[in-house]
Amino acid sequence: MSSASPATDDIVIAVEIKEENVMEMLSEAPEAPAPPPPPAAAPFPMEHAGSAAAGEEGAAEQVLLHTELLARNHHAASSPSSSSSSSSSSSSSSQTPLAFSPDHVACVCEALQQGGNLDRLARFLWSLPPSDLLRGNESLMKARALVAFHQGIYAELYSILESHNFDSSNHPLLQELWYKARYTEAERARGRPLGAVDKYRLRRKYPLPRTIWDGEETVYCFKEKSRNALKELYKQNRYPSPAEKRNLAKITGLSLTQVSNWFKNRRQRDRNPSETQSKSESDGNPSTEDESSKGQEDLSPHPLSSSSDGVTSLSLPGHMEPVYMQQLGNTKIALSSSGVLLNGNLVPASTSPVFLNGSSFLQGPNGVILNGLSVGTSQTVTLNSPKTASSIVSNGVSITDIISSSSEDVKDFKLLQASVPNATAATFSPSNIPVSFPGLIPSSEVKREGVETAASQDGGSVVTFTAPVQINQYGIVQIPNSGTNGQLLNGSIGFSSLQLPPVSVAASQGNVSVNPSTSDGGTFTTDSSTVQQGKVFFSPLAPSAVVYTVPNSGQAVGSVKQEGLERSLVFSQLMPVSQNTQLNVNMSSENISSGGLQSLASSLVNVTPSHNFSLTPPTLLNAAELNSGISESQSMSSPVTSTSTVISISNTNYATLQNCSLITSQDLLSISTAQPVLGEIVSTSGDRVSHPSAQVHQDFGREHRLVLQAVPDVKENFLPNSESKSTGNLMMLDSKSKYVMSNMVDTVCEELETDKKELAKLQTVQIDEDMQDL
DNA sequence: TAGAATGATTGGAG
DNA sequence: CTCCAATCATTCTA
Repeated sequence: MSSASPATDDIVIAVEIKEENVMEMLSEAPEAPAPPPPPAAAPFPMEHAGSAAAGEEGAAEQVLLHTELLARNHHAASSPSSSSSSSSSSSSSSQTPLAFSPDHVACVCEALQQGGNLDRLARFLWSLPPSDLLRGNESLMKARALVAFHQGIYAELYSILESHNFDSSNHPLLQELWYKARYTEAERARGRPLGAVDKYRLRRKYPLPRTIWDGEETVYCFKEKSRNALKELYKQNRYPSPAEKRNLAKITGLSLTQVSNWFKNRRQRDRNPSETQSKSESDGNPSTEDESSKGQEDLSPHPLSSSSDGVTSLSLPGHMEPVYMQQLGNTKIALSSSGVLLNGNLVPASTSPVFLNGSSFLQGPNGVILNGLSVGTSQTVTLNSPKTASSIVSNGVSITDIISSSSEDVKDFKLLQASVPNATAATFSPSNIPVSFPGLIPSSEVKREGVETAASQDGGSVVTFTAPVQINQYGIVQIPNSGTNGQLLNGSIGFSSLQLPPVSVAASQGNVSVNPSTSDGGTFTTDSSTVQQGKVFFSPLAPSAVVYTVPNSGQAVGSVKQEGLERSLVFSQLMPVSQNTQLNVNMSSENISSGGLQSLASSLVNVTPSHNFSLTPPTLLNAAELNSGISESQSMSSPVTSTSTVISISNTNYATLQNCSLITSQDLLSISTAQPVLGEIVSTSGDRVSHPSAQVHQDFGREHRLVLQAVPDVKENFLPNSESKSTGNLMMLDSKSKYVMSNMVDTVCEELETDKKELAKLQTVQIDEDMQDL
């Protein structure tokens, strides 16, 4: 920020603003009864405020200043004679250390600085004794820097700035001093004023010392992640609504103005034929541009219609679930409706995919609910020839149905797959590639760094996530791992020696792949009973599944909390579901044709840009089996290996991924509500206990569930809503039948990323430890 | 260092 | 207020 702002001509200007405050400081600083406000200004006459050097008046000034100080500080308490006896200069001054405490000196320095009286400040500094007490004083150092700048002694200025760690509150001013001095020097050397580029080069050449800079990058350009999010939305809708802009702003961390400017500029530059820049961004695929722009005319929200980079229209066979393409950086990943994508890993899932994204996006069996976009089934996914590609099974993970549709996308996808190191075939997440879900409006992003381990209680595996777990812009939980070493638990690719015992009962064995990812406090729990922060527990799936029902209307087995959160999807209750139990999720939504959303649908849990965090339900359920319990409305033409995933999302402090439950052949999906996990091992029942989920967990303690829980450290700006609303409930279903991810857990990430490496190390250690324990 | 890319600003129009 | 066009400012790159 600071670097982005053009340098102002007069540094002092900023300082002068607070002159009133300075006076307050002067009056407050002394513990002794402060003199009345008017006198406060009196002791520091401004007559010498001019540029003239102190000259011979210096000594007198010093005496005056000291006397003034003493008079102020000691007021009537101290004897006037003793104070006045400090006749001159440093020698005598050194005798009055008691009179000039560092605080007092700092007070005077601040006053003079903020008053802009640098000449007087210089004289005051010059009169001070070289006291150790004073030497390290922040205000004094700042004053010295100001004086050095004012006097043009830049070498000293640099020395001061580099030698003392200044408080962050002083950074802006001192940074400006630093740059301004550099500019001035360069201007003098060149004999001409500097242009913007010249200044930029100087800034690059003379980066701020860490003593006055927190090291945080001042980025002029938006982050790639933000830009991708903007692009994605732009492809779908060149004219986002204010709500969408706000949503996007929240997701990207940009201001609303920036988002608006971005769209404005983008439209302008796309409009302008002379500028070819748009071409480059559009992947050189003009058709895409046309398509997007064309689509924009009819409908403002255009989810998933574009085939350009990132957004791909996928074909959906008649009754098939929609397939979503996800872009990971340059690659696209198709998220099949029937699959669960975890960290880029697709897992065959139940018939109807459920997408829970930050923006409250849920995909019903027949429709897509995009909260931000409010996309109904009709608008939604363009389903082309739904030809699901031949299933690919890697490492036990069936990719079938994952990739379908447009050949380009499929190709990319395959390429991606092939490129995955370590032969983690199941993992489709290229490392370090930003994930974007076209057409989805992200609402939250969660990034967590730290070590998170998942362990199966029954001696299963321990998984550590070192990479930040995040819910990406689109609300998809990302659990990037720090390295290329994606590993699958229960799969051939192992997490070191950790492997989940083959739990799968169903035809397609689900694999759980958990790659190390950096996440700091993520908590994953196997079941309700065990929650340990930073750890993920994977327990074998039991034959019985828990179905989480969100009975919006009527059918509810449990009460559904519907809080009108704009983007919240609340699954308030977990329902124990016996075998063959149907999962009914009724939604009164106009968007969903069936009127019922079977939450059996597979869920997209994550997509990690970089890595492989894939969770595959150990057990996969046949579509047929699943369908049996499903309402008729959901016509499932093709057998689909089903998997359910649960995503829970955070509340104010953290986002919880809970119960990614798996479905056994008989079971459905369980989505348990998130439960707060605070650091230590906590029973899942947590404080927000009223939540039934805890009970549900109890009931199904033996069941094999995957519970992902965590997501602490949510940036406050990203989690506006969850706070007061549903503490215990992470997801809510709004009245319009939209599943919205409420308050997702939004990002925290960026700050954390810096520590990835360290976290990776910790992860390794953690893994080892956990393994030993096991 | 020039030029491209990109974010921000300004002024007019609706 | 948003949109647009023009333009400026900054950043990046060859």
